[in-house]
Amino acid sequence: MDMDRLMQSLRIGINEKIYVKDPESSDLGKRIVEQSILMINEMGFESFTFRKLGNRIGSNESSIYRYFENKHKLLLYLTSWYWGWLEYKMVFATNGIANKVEKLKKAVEILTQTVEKDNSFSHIDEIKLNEIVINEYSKSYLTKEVDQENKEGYFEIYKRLVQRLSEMIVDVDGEYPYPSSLASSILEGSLHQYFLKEHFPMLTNCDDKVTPTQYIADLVSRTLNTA
Amino acid sequence: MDMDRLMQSLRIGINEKIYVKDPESSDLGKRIVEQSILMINEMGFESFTFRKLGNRIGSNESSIYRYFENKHKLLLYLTSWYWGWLEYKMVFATNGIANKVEKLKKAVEILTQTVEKDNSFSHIDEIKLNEIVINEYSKSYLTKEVDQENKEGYFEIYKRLVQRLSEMIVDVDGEYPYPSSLASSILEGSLHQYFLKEHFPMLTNCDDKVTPTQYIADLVSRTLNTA
DNA sequence: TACTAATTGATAGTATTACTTTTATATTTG
DNA sequence: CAAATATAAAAGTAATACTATCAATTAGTA
Repeated sequence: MDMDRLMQSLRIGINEKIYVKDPESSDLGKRIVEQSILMINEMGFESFTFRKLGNRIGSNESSIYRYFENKHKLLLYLTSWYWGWLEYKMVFATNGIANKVEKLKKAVEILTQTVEKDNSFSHIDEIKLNEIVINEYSKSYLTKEVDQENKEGYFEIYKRLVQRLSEMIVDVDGEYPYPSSLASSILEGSLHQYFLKEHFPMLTNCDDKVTPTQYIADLVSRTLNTA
Repeated sequence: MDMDRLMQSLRIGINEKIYVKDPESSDLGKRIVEQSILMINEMGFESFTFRKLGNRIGSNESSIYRYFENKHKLLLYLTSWYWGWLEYKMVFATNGIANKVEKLKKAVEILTQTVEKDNSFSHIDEIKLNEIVINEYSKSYLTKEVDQENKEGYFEIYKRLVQRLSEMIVDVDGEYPYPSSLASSILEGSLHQYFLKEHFPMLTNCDDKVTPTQYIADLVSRTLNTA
């Protein structure tokens, strides 16, 4: 489709303080990003190390440190990229919709649905990156350094996304008193339901047939008065 | 009050596989639990080590290993204790309530409100433990070992709590299609709102005046049909 | 009280992690 | 072609997450 080509020329603007050297600026950088996604997905964030990544991409540990200070920053980079990518998808998908209710519905759908194959960014596997976000995103902000890192703007993209969603909620129901809380719950809650579906099926009603998207969409429609 | 004394004699039954030696069985064990709560709260889970804890309690690293295999297991112990404690509080508080809607309302209140001083268990600071749960609980299950550990029953208490809540939701609105998802969202969502309130105030409507409990209670009442 | 068992403490040791530093070798660019 | 820049290789450091050994206490019991 056409959006694919459009997105190929788009670059996701990530806070420059997150990396030492822009990984998009070289072949090695791209391999670091590409393979780190695969490795974190395979072995989990705690087992993943720059040494292992170096071995895998036939490069040296010290070379990777020239792109990212540490693996925490790399995780911030990957998740920022993911939220930026989702933001684009959401903005494009909802752009032409005049009806506020339909617009919000579409946004919720884009933000909570399973990620499908997307070849726009050749070296990034969005499906696996989505899995990383489900399993590891919380670890990027549940730290003692969160306030400092927030001040430095490391979570800008995510915050902007929540705010956009919050605005759409206000547009639908200006009387609803908790638009920001609902917006953050939609994103976080969706990730959580995907996790539960996989590991704690008894704690969710989502399964092969019922998606987290359906649960969240239903929750939103029950919660807001679409007068 | 009377519940305080009742709870003093109650022991929270934690899966024996979580510890090597029951920390409730000795003075050292209790100091490990007591001081680990304070330390994890102060420095965060990643910076916390058994060596540091040993120094603080004037004991040896190797002695701590006789109680817990590693700090991950200690976190599982602390969070299991917390959920077990909350479960008791919820069961007691809702026990006499005949009206299903009121009962659920009370349960949500207990499960999502800020923890207050509780002297029932002398060596455990429930307020700080609640803060640990807000900041670290996700890390206890967002691991590659989650399925194995779940099989071994390490998350039993939390699962039971979600199920109890889910049953109350069914009692209120038997037609609602996502009782388990809603129950898990109440617990997880509440923790998340507390976190946002502290670190990302723009992403929540909760603040000094509006509590996560109010947001969640409102969400539940809008979602369920209390016919 | 005296013996035994269990608990705790002290010390040291290992493998791994998370880096940093230095120096050499490619590769790119002006 | 020279100069700058990027990458690779190797080694080193401090901390972590344990494990093992053995000595010193303490507790339980005959």
